[in-house]
Amino acid sequence: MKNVLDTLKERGFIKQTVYENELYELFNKESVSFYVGFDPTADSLHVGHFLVLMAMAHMQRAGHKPFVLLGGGTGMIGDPSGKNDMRGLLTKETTEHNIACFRKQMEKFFSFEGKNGAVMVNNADWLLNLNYVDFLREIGSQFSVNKMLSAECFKARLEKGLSFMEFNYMLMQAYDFLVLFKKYGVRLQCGGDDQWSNILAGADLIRRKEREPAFAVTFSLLTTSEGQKMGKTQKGALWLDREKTTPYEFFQYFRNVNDPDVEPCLKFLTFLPLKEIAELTAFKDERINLAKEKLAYEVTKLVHGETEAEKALAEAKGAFGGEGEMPTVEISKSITKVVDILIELKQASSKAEAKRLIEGGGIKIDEDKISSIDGETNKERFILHKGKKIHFKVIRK
RNA sequence: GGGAGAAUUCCCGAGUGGCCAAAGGGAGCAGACUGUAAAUCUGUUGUCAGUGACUUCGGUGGUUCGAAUCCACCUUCUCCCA
Repeated sequence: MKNVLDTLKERGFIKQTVYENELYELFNKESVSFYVGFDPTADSLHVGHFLVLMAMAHMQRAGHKPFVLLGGGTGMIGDPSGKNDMRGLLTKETTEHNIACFRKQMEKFFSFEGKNGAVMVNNADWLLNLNYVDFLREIGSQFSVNKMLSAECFKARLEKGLSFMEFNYMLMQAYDFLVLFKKYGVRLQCGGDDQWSNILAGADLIRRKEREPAFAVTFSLLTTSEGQKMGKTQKGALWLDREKTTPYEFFQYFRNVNDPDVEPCLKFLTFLPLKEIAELTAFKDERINLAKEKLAYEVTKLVHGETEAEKALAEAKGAFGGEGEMPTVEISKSITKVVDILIELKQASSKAEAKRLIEGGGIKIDEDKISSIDGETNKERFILHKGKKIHFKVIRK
């Protein structure tokens, strides 16, 4: 079987590794238990996690065993890396709720069954009842503050201020790795590249305390060609939860990625063979749209299932190609003013905004542009266009 | 423990008694151009109402005809000295 490290590299996942040759051998030799940590700070995963989940799925397919570590304990502290300010702290209840939501979404990417089925663990189980003095003696003694302060992840915060609590985050994450190593023989921690210092700290801790090999791998972050984090929309993050981001919105996001981002996205976020991806992205002009469509379809299928993907595709074709499906909404017959219809459809959050849209020439009913803010309609069914991308079939009854 | 400063509309950031719903930038939305792309250009971005009204500038009170702007207290944050 192909070494999974090669697979990941071909697709561009790998950002940094330690003892790469040794790790490569290990992958050849046995089923490796590895883990990735997730902070349950929201009740849904978002595209930022997507890439990591895909990497985990590749690894599981290659016969390795994923451990999903949920930061029920660390989430109560907050990771300072990459943050400008201290995070709001979570209560125990929300944390538990979030964890349950995560699991449901993760099941779409990899299996929790079988001999290398994924295992879910929560670091609250061992962190919450730690004895302070014991912890300091056993773990704290292994860390040099001088060294920690020189880490990139703290540098930024040293200028803005860093609480002692957050400073300890690294120790806790390192300790997680040690616990998983002892309990389950986990030898590898993976994560986003922003986690590099924390992951390294854990691998070092195991090597120092247990004198056993431990490995660290980080994945590239999903960024646009302009270096921005992908998945940001006007509503915030692009979520994997259909309640927070509808399958159609999800589909459209990927349908509209910038040209240069199509190829990396296909490699990262779909299981399509590289050969097919190369064929799809061979063209740089408008033919790239085919690749975008494929990308959006595959990605939506993965996250929301085939039915939803088909539906989103049909709706998109309907909205842009003339024929096909588009979202249908029913509204009350008593609503006649265009302004009110926009609010009813949640396409404007206030009357003022609705009026602005109309004044800007962004609203059409069937093919008639609405030019007056007092515009009304009595049609029983019509198609409402907002801009070029948002279309509704509206039925008044 | 002592001292200095900061908190502004989605974000950054001007504004230091009336001309402030509040400059500028970013981001969003819409228009033109396109390939459902990017870049570019234009408009727009508190709410309700047709030239007006109402709510907003960390919180609570106060001074004043009038406060984002002045005063007091509180909260949070930053910086300097110990």
